[in-house]
Amino acid sequence: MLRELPKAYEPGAIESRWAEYWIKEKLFSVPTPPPGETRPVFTLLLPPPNVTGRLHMGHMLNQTQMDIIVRWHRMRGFITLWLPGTDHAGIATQMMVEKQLEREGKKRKDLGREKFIERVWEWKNEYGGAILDQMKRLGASVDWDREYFTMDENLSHAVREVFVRLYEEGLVYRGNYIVNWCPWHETAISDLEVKHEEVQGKLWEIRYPVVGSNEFITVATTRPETMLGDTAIAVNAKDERYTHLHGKKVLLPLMNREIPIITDELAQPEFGTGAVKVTPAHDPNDFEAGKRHNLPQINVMDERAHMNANAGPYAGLDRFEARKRVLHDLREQGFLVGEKDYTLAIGKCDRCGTIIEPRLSEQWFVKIQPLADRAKEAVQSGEITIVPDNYRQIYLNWMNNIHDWCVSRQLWWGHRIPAWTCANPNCKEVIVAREAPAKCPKCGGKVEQVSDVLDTWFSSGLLPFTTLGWPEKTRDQEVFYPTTLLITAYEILFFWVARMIMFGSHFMQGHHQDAAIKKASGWTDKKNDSVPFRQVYIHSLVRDAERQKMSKTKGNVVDPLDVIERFGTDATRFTLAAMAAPGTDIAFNESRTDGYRAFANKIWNAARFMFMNVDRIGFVWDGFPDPVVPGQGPDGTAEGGCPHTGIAGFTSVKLEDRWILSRFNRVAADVNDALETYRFHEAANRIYDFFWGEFCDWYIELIKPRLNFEEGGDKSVAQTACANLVSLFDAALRLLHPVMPFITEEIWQALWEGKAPSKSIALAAYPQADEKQFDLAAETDMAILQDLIVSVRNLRAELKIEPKLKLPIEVFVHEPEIARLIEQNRGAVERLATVEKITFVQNSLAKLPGVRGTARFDVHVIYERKIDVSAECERLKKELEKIEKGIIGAQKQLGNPQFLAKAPMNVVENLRRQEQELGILKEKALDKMRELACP
RNA sequence: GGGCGGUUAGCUCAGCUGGUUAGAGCGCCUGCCUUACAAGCAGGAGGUCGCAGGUUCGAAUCCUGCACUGCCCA
Repeated sequence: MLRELPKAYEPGAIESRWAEYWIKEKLFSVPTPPPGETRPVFTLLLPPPNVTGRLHMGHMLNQTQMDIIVRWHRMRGFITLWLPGTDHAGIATQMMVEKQLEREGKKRKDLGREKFIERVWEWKNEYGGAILDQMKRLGASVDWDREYFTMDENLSHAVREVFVRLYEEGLVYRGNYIVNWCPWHETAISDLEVKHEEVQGKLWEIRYPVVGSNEFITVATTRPETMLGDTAIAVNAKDERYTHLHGKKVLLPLMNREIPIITDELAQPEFGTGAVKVTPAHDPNDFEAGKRHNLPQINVMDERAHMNANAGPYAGLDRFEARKRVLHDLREQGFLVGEKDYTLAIGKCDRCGTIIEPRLSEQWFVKIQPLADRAKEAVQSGEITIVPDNYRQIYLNWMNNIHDWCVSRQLWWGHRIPAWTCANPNCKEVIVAREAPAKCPKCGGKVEQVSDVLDTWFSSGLLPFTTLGWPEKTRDQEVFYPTTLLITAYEILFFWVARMIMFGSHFMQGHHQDAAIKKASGWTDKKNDSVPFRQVYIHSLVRDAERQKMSKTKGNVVDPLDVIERFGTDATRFTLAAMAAPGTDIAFNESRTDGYRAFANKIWNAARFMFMNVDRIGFVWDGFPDPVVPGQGPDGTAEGGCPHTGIAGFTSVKLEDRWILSRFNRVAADVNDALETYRFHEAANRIYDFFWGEFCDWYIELIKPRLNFEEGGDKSVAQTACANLVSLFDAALRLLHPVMPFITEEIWQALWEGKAPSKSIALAAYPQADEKQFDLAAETDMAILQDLIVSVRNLRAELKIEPKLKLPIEVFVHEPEIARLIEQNRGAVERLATVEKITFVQNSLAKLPGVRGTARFDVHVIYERKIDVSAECERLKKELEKIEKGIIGAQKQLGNPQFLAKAPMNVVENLRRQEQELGILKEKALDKMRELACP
């Protein structure tokens, strides 16, 4: 029995036990629903972590939020599919294995492509997917039977199909362009993979001699080494300083090549000297200018950014060494005429930090505009909603400024581009095909597959439909596509989310979700079923306690597993949920987690109390309706399922019963509302306040005498009280389960003693509010009693009364029904306020010392010891100030005819009542101050 | 350079579409091992909501400017 267990909750063993149980029992596996299925469906794709990944706080936040939403839907009767998998992560994984090889003194080229890829697979099978094991520790309720890997054969097949179709539609092209090149990885990368950084650099001024004159033309550059590849000097046509030089040539220093002076917008008169060098092979703007003027493109570097043969005497040098040498030589020969400090933005490789080299090379591109137009439309029309809303505009802005997407990577690990080139140097035909062609269709020559692989995001962008069997038309797609929701980090809004929308809108055009399921799921107002998801929720960034972004280099990374180890998974999950207000970053603070560990302990001990009473009273937990309600609609009221509202098996006998029932229904309503709009923090805080502040602090305290039947009481009273306690606990556990799955499962299973109506609380029904169980009168009455009890406690503390000493009190009430209320709950007041006897008096007690009061009552603790007059005066003074401030504010508004005319009725009424009550309090305070002769 | 946030108690944060005397956790102070829980219970102190204007009957909340700060994009 639980009560035999330690007083303190120890999460470790309990959590791993249930995590294993859930997986072993396949509780979250979802078979394909057959045609005719009418239940609502909820589908969520796990953003696939890199196969090389290790769990960090961002993942944990993401997964906690997903798991909360998923468990919540499942408990409300949705067919709930959460689809997990991992990403092959081209660059990251390849690097991992290259490092491994390095330790063996080898390079990937030593192995050759085939052997190398074998090694990567070996690595993947041995170490890959560690992050999924870590996920299990978090309790993520995913369908492990459907786990995928982006390089699985079926997914790779889909990737080839997509590429070929795009090519056939003219949306894929190949060409020589300037791309972001990482010399360390020796591959092209996309714009998104480049991070810009401001650095202190220099601006050098170099003068070029004008051919056939003694004149020089001076240009400024931050990258002097590229001058070796200059093919022109540009000046602005409007710039009169250079008009006389139009059509002339300059002699390129060091290389002794003649290059033309051209006029182009590239040169802006106000910048530097107004003349710029043009290096089409090494700068994107120069590249464009070069095309406008038909300039030659001279590439002076190789793929490692070492100078090549085109760099003449500098060939073989690293680019930074070359810069030094070029500058040295220019200076020596008198061409270097200036050097200034200059702040410039440089691009670095997102993964290795190497400075990006704009490089002219042959790459494959996706023509983005047609895809982007539809993707923009999907969001603009509201077919996809993005939460928080401000990301919608960010998304649209990005879509409006989108560039073609370079999808080829010069790597080995990844989906190889399904394109072949004819080896015949006179033919060089390019063939894009689903299967390898036997020979060149044009000349019959031998063909070779293009060695490039695809950007990893190319394949992950397809996942919403490829994981559901595309390009086949499957039942899974009818049921689960579009997926319902995507929860992800802002960082990958463009990398991934935008691409999924583009690909989904394109390739799933004409798709229709099963009509019955769509209706049951509440999406009838959506017209477009080609979108990959109906909603996107962008989660916060988890920072450290000092609001710094966590990073390895700063060494401020908080390891979630470490936090879990110390505080438990439930407490960690609760922390993230409670701090996850939409649109705000989270400064992760351990003290909060420590607080939620205490919360888990509180629940644990409340459970121990419950079990103690169940055993003592001999209460048998039966006769309750089966709480598992499959087939329930999103609002808990769909046809076929019984609406599981309120608390079944709860009998209101006394005020506290009516009160807690009402409060429970309110918290259930609030939590469901909050989760509907992803206000995780609100849901978590509401449950916390209810469980601790209302259920434990008041309800349990109030029913203790009824549970304690031995003192000559009626056992049926105890039985009923115990039934209430148990059924309320059961409902509260279900309410909390999505946030704290482990402790709730542990207690819930114990509560049902092996006779639970389902294998897990995760499959039990989620509490829904029953408005009929709201009881305003009970809440108002209870508030008065709480005020009375707190007032007495307050006075006792003030009077420094020994805690155990029971004292008589006198009460004056303004209305007779309050007296009746107190009379009916006399026992509760006496016990919770340590009162010996309550006497009602006919006259106000306000003037007496040792009195507290509200607008409804005064209470006096009878005790010979005098209160500390100066302290009491001080307190009264503060109280009076506050009251007066309130009164002045209220009167100012009530005296304003505009307010009375324009403010809503209830606001005016509330303010009137408030003014009245404050008036009473003011009189009472003043009376007492006079009586005490306060200064 | 362009865009988007943030600034509320000692600390970390809530405060939704403007409407009672601005809340929580941690920390702090006082008193309690009251038979579920000292990871607890009871009580308490602590904020002119970054600054300056404006809109409104009414502003922490909406608008403008400024200061500081963070992020994204070029």
